[in-house]
This record gives sequence, structure tokens and C-alpha cells, in this order.
Amino acid sequence: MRTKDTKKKKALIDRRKTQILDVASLIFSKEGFAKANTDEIAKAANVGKGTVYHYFKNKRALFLAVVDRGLEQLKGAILIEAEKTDDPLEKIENAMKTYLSFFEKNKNLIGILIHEQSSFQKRIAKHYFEHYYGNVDKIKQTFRAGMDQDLIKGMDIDSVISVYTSMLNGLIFMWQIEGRKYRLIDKVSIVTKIFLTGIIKDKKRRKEYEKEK
Amino acid sequence: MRTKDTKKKKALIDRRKTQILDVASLIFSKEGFAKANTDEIAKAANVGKGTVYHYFKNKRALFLAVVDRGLEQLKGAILIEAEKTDDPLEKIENAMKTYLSFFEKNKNLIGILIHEQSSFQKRIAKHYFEHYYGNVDKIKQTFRAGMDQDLIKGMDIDSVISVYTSMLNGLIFMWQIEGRKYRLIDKVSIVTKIFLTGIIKDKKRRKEYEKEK
Amino acid sequence: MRTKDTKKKKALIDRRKTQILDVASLIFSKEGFAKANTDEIAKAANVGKGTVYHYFKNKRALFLAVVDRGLEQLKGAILIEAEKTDDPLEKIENAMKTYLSFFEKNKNLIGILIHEQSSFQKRIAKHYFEHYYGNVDKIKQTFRAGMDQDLIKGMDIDSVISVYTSMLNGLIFMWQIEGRKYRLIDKVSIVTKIFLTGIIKDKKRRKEYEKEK
Amino acid sequence: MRTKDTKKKKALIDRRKTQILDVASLIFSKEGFAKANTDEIAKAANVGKGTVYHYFKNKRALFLAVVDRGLEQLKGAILIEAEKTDDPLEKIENAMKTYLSFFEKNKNLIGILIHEQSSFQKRIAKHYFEHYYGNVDKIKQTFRAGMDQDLIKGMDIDSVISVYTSMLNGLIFMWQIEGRKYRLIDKVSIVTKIFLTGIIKDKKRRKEYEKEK
DNA sequence: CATGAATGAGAGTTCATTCAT
DNA sequence: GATGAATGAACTCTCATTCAT
Repeated sequence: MRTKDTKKKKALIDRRKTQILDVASLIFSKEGFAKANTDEIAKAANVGKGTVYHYFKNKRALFLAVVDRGLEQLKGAILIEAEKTDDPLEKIENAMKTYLSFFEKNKNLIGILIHEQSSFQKRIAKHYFEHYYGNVDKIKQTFRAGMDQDLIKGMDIDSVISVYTSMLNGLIFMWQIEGRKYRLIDKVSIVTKIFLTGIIKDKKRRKEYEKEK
Repeated sequence: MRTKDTKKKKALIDRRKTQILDVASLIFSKEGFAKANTDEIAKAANVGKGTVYHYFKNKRALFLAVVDRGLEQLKGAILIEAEKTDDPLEKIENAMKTYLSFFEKNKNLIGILIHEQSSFQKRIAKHYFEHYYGNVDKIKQTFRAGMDQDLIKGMDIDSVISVYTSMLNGLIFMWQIEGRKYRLIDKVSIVTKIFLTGIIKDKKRRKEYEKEK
Repeated sequence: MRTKDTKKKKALIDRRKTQILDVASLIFSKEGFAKANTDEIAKAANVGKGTVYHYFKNKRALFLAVVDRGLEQLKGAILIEAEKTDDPLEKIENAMKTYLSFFEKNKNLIGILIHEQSSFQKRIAKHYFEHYYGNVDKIKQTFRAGMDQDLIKGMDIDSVISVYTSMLNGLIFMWQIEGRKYRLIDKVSIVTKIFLTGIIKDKKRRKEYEKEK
Repeated sequence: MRTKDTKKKKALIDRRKTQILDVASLIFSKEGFAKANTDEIAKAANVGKGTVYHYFKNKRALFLAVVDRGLEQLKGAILIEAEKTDDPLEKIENAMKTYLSFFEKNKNLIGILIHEQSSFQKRIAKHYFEHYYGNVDKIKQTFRAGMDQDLIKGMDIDSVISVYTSMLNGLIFMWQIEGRKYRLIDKVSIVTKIFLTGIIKDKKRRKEYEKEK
């Protein structure tokens, strides 16, 4: 009996926490940390202001809980994508798809991550990279495998990954500031094509640029 | 005499405005609009708080003046880059260089543009694109010329430009959130290489991805 | 059977009440009424917050219960001291000892009585004097007896008692604000000596001050 | 001109500070630190809430400013009393008078000092004793002189002073909690008489108590 | 013109009290 | 009866903006 009750209670508490986090996520995303206001969050979550403080020490803690949950979900999403293929090029394409569709599904997280690059820079950047680069390791292996198999040009791996990451985050960033008017996932094919094969058609010119250090 | 005095006065006023804008730019970039505080700005600009309000109607107006000045400078920078070559591929590379080095020189602007994608989204996005796409028109012509000369693959131009823009902004964004620890301009060569020629080495695989719609 | 159960229950309730009052006494003494916090009291008493409210209508009622219990104990203590001697001077010394050692044993009460001289002034002062002056009547009789027996100088009794009371309460007050670093009871001998015989040695000067109205 | 203006401004600022301190002193005395509320203080001082915070960092700082000013005044008062006589016994009586009439004039300070013996115990006790014991040194010398001149019985000086201090503070304390219904200064003669000559009339009994260790 | 003291709406946070379980 | 999650009034403190000097 007792166990059941306790379980029920815990579930209820978890639901309440989730409820607050969901709302907070939306509001922080829309307003940014500083402008977002606890009263509004409480009201939108249909709880009293005190309840928010019952579950989270203060506004900052609530915010970080939102961020942490988001990053945890990102990690989960990318891990699930797992190994559906052995081909390095296909892996690269799949990773792109996963990353973009995650953020398409978790719109709020974008606003939050973009917004708070200063106030919480260290905190967030650290967590972001902890979570993300756990996966980047795998990406690295993929690129390396591609090079070993002579599928991919020999280049400095970190530089390539840096371009790869920038491109993805840039796509998300632009999507966000342009008002999310299109489907992010639709960009995958053109991005893949350009990232993998470039835009040059002329063979001579391509060679020229490929040689260039 | 009078004219001279008036001129002097105007110059003084302009200097003061510039002085305030410079400081405000730095502080808005570091703190974001909401957290930045007028007292701090006034103090850092070595003027009284009232003076700030003398030159700018309110905090919002000051902020937008900072943004507008920044975007105006961006426009200027890119226009100056001008027409140093006729080759479309070189033009593309040069535009990259100009864009990245502008933001490397105007670090504050990055923080401001990134920060305020929500509160001032419409205002800023509008201005940004007005200024920027003035230039994008030229980029468009460049890409088109490249295609006409069979240097560049036939693709949807807007899509290509979207990837191009995302890549550049993504590079700047990552540079910012990673703490601006390297020279942004150093990325130009690898980015150019990948954007122009892709990462694939294997011919068969390249063909395959080039055909893919 | 029923009676036994009811008795047990009552005993339990009393134990719980005592438990809460003990903890509350300590906390009110340390923090004062306004700063003391019910959550802390409940936790320290090992009961739920609701339980505190079950036994005491509200914070104020709990506080007054603490005070009342303290004053009741003071009354008890002084009554017990009883009549161990007939000599007025010895009685005066004994009353001092009793009073000081009571507060030495009931440290919390001091903090509470000192703290709340404003918010609860009337309530507490009334109770304090009701309880205390019940005894003061006896003190009065003692002084009168002393005067009647020509042991004590003829003076206005209320004034003498007022000095007597002030001295004792002053000792307790100073002991408290100095951090209770010594044994309060150790002051009895010097206080008695001074109160009974004064500090003057020189006979002429003493006479002079004794005559002075 | 400038100097004059600056002076005027400073005077104005000082007046404003005094104005706030006066009101705060009254309210802290009546309500205690925790219950006193900044809004009320601001309103009573006829200034905006922000103004209070303009002059004092926070509630605590305001409170301590009130205390410090009070203690500073106490020091001043006692120093002024100065050396109006050379006779040790008269000095002792004069010091009493000064001390009691100071607190009679500075009623608010009593409430404040009594109230906050816990929250600010260390801070206040330290300041109080710094200021007060500056004077206690003089008291000590007076007692010592009295003993050297064989006017005062040979006793442990610190103990005597402790009784002396307790008696005075006790008088003030009782005056306060009894509602300040009489003139504090009227107690001086009876207190002096008892402190100097004791209450015993009977010679034999006096000897007995004087011998007692 | 330039200043910064003054202001009060509004923000974050606390906590006595209630009440469903 | 016992509990502690939920609540919102009330409190401290901040800061954009105004205005007398």
C-alpha cells in the first residue's frame, strides 16, 4: 500500500516538474532568461508562484534544469540513431538528419541555447559540449573510417568537423531567426550534396581548389 | 564665426554620441539587452545618466541605434570589398573573407545579433536582411554567372545561397560561443575548399551524390 | 480499556505538544518571532508542518504558548523556593538565587522575553507581571518585615523593589548579550553584598548619602 | 560658486540621510528589524522607496547606520559630561545621570539595542562595547581612585562595574518594557543611595554581610 | 546642456497557512 | 490524525526614466 502511494506521489511530483519545465522551456525560449518572468511561468503552468519555487531553488536553477533536460534529450536522440549503416558517407548524412530533426522537434531548446551564450556561457557550453562531443567522438571515427577507405579526402579531421558542426548549427540558427518558416529537414539533401561534393562543376577548377592548401 | 561654432558643436555632439554607442555596443554585447543597465553604460561612457537620455529617447532606442550602426557598417564593409576580380569562384571566396573579417573586427555586433533574436527579432531581422540582402543580390548574380559559365553545378540558387549563408553565420556563431579563441579568418581556406569541392574523394561515390536529387 | 486508550492518547498528545514547544522555545529564542520559521520548527521537532498547526492555531499562538509555559515555570520555581528561613535578609538573598538560577536553566526564555518587548509587549508584560508580581507581593512583605525589624532602612518600598528587580533583570540581560560566558549564579554574592551594604567604606560619606533624600 | 553649490548639495544629502535615519530609528525601535518594512520607512520619511536604497545599500545597512549613529551619540554624550568634579562618588553619581538621561532622550535606541541582541549580536555588542567601554575605562579609574582614597570598599573592580552596568541597563530595560511611564532620571537618587550605601540599617548585620566573601 | 538624485512599477523570493490525501 | 505540496500575499531590492538644479 505504502509503496504504491509513494510511487503515485512520486509520479505526481514528476508530472508537476515536467509541467513546469515544459512551460518554462517555452517561455525562456521566447523571452530569454532575463526577460522571462517567474510569475508568467507559474501562471502558464497553472501553478502558484510558490510551487515553482517548491520545485526549483530559484529562477536560475529552473533555467538550468530546462537546459539540462534539453541537452539530455539531445544526447538520447543522437544515441538512438545508432548504427543503421556501415557506410561512412551514409552515416554522415544520417547524423545530419538526426541533429536537424531533433532541433526541429525541440524548437524551444534552440532559442535557449542561442540566447544565453553570455550569462551562462560557461555552464551551458560545458554541458553542451560534454553531451555533444560524446557523439562527436563517433563522428570523428566515421570521418576517419571514410578517409581510411579512401572515400574522403585527407584533411585535418578537426577542421572538417568544425565546418560540419558550423554548417549544421548555422542552418538551425538561420532557421530560427528567419522565423522557422520552412521544414528544417528539407535542407538535408542540398546540404549533404554540397558538403560531400561541393558546388564546382568544372573539373580543372575543382582540381585547382582541391590542391590549394 | 557662428558657422564654425555650430560645426564644432555638431562635431562634439557626434563625438559624444559615438562615445556612448561604443560603450553601449560593448555592454549590450556582453550582457544582452535586458541585463544591460543604463547606469553602467553612462558610467562607462563617462557621461551622466541624463546625457544618455538626452541623446537617445530610451534604452530601446539606444539599443536599436547600436544595431543600426553595426549593420550600416556591415553594409559599408561589404560594398568596399567591391569588384576586385571577375571570376565567380574568387568572388565567392572574397565575399567569405570580407564577411568573416568584418565580424572578427566587430565582435560586439555578434553578441548583439545573436542575443536579441526574439525581443527585437522582427526589427533586427528586417534590418539585417535589408542590409545584407542588398549584397545577397550581388552574390546571387555571382552564382548565376558561375552557372552560366558552367563553373558551378546547376542547382536552385536560393538553396545554395542559404547553405552558404548558414555556413558563414554558423562559423561566426561557433566562434562566439567557443569563446573566440582562434582567428576566424583562418577558417576561410578549409571552408572554401569544402564548399567548392566537397569532402568526397572517391569518384563513383561523388557521382552518386551529385546525381541524387 | 477505553479509558486506558484515551489516557494513552492524551499522554501522547501531551508529549508531542511538549516536543514542539521545546523546539519552538529554542528557535524563537535564537531567531525572534518574526525571523523564526515554522518549517524549521516542524523539521526540528520531527513532525510535519501540518501537525504544528494541528496543535497550535498559528505561529502567534505557538509563540504565546511558549511564553506562557515559560512564565508558568518561573512562577512554579519561585513558589517552590518557599520559606526556608524567616530572616528577611536571607530571604532576599534566596529569592535572588532562585530567580537567577531559574533563568540560567531556562536560557531560551530570556531571548524570548527580551526579543519581543514590542510586538507582544502588552500581552507578555501583562503575563510576566501577573506571574512575577504574584511573588513580588511576598518580596514586598519581606522588605516590610525587614523594615519593621529595623534591619532595613526606611525607604519607599516600591522604589526599593524596582531597583532590586532592575538589578536582577539587568544581570540577566547583560549575561545574555555578553554571550552567557560565565555562570550567572556566581554573581549572587557580589550583588547581595552591594545591594545590602553598598560600596562605600568611609563612614562620613556614607552618612551623607544615607541622609540625602 | 561651485564650492558653494557642492556644499549646498552635500548639506541637502546629509539632511535627507538624517531624515531617513530618524524615521528608520523610530520604526526599527517599534517593530524590530525583521518586522520593520522598507516601504513603511520610505513612506514615513516622505521619500520614494528607491531613495532609501539610494542612500543605504540595503535594509541591513540602514539598520546598522541607525545603530552606529545612536552609539556615536552615546559616546558623545558621555564624553561631554566630562570632568565636572574630582570626587569619585560624585563622579559615579554623575555618570549614572548622564547614562540614564541619554537613553531617556534617545528612546528609540533602547528598543533597537534590546531587540537585536541575536541577529546582530556580534556586530552590535562589538560596537556597543567599543563605544561604551571607552568610557568604562574612566569609570574604572574612578572606582580605583575611590578605593585608593579609602572611600570605597576594596572589591574586585570588574565585578563592581559589572553590577553597576547591569543595574543601569536593568533600569533602562524595565523602563522600556513597563512602557516608559515615569521619568527615568527620577530613579537616580534611590539607585545612588542603594548602590553606595546598601539597604541594611542594622550595624551587626551589615558587618556580617560585608565580611562575607 | 549636463547631471544624478528621486521615483515607483515590477521583479525574484519567502513563508504562514491551508487542505487533499 | 499526520503530512507536506500548494498557494499567494507580502517583502526586499532593482532599474528605466524623469526633472529640478
